[in-house]
Amino acid sequence: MGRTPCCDKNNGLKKGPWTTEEDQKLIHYIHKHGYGNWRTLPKNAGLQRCGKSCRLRWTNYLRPDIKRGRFSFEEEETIIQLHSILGNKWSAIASRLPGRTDNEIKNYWNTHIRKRLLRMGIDPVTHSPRLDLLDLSSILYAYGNSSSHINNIQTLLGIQQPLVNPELLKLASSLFNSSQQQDYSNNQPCNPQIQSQVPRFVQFQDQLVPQVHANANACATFTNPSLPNQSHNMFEPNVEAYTSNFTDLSYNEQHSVHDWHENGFGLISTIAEDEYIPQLLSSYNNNNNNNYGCDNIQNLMYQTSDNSNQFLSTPSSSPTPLNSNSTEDERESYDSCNRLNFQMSADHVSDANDQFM
DNA sequence: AAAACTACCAACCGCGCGTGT
DNA sequence: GACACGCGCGGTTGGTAGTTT
Repeated sequence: MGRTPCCDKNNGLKKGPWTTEEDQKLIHYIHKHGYGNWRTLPKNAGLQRCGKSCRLRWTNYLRPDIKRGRFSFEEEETIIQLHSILGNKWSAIASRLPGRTDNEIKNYWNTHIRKRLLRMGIDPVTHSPRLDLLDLSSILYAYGNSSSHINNIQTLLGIQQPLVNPELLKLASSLFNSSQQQDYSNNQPCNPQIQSQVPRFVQFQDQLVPQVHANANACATFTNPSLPNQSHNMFEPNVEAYTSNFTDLSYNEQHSVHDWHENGFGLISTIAEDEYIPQLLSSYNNNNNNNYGCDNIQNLMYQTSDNSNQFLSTPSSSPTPLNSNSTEDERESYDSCNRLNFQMSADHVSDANDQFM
């Protein structure tokens, strides 16, 4: 295919940032003649630019209907939702966000949302939890589920001191063991492709909490308000296990579950920044609609001797290190987390509960 | 105050698709 | 069917402003 290049690099065409004079020329020409043939436009407009550059400048910057300024909550939410459906189809996403360009959305995604999702432990490509960060279930499975094996786990993790709350591990272990005995063959997930990806719910201290299980198959629907007839599975099929909230029993001795919810579990990590840990701060959005937030993929907590809550972590497989020292993003992560709610199918939630009880 | 670092975003680049000849 | 062309898309780069050390 011998296509002639749009911009001959040796014909003296200008590159780089546009001057106001060039902008005025382009605007004036388009106002007068409209934009039809980008290839001939620069010559007719008296611009030493290639047509491609002119088109880009117009569509991404000079167009009169461009909306400038910070993305609103609603826009950000829409972007995340649409991205989970469309992937990196920036133009398709942009077409649903009036006044925003694909380039702008792409930049915003890469500089804000993507980092935030990573920090929350969500894979920004698949929109699924990054279980490579915390594969507790496999650890438990490998080491059995009796409390005697908890020490082995600690040994495995190189923990000299009893940092892991034994009660917590017992709970996790028992939950996992319990779920192992379930036969899920009769369940019909809303989408067979997303089996084994979503936490089932268990009744714990009068609260619905996601059950720790590697083969949970409750259905999560992701409701997009801008697309009223669409629901989307938040999770993609490449997730094998899913570790959910745990209740730190010793913590609950001092704090009611209600407090736990209200205070977002107090998940403030004291872990070093160079250890990538998703920091999902909010509590369950556990109301009667069975909503639950992105915090379902919270980290397993353990307690240090000074009673500060910390996390068990496993090395990240992510190629992107998260040396987060951003103040704004971290502050926003909490809000985003809460905004990332999606709904659990009530049927599957109740089904999951029935199985556990 | 200056250097180093980080975040942001406009612009560039290469490729693929659709269409016309 | 082969080719040329125009256009749009997604990934990447590089300049700059802001922040931290």
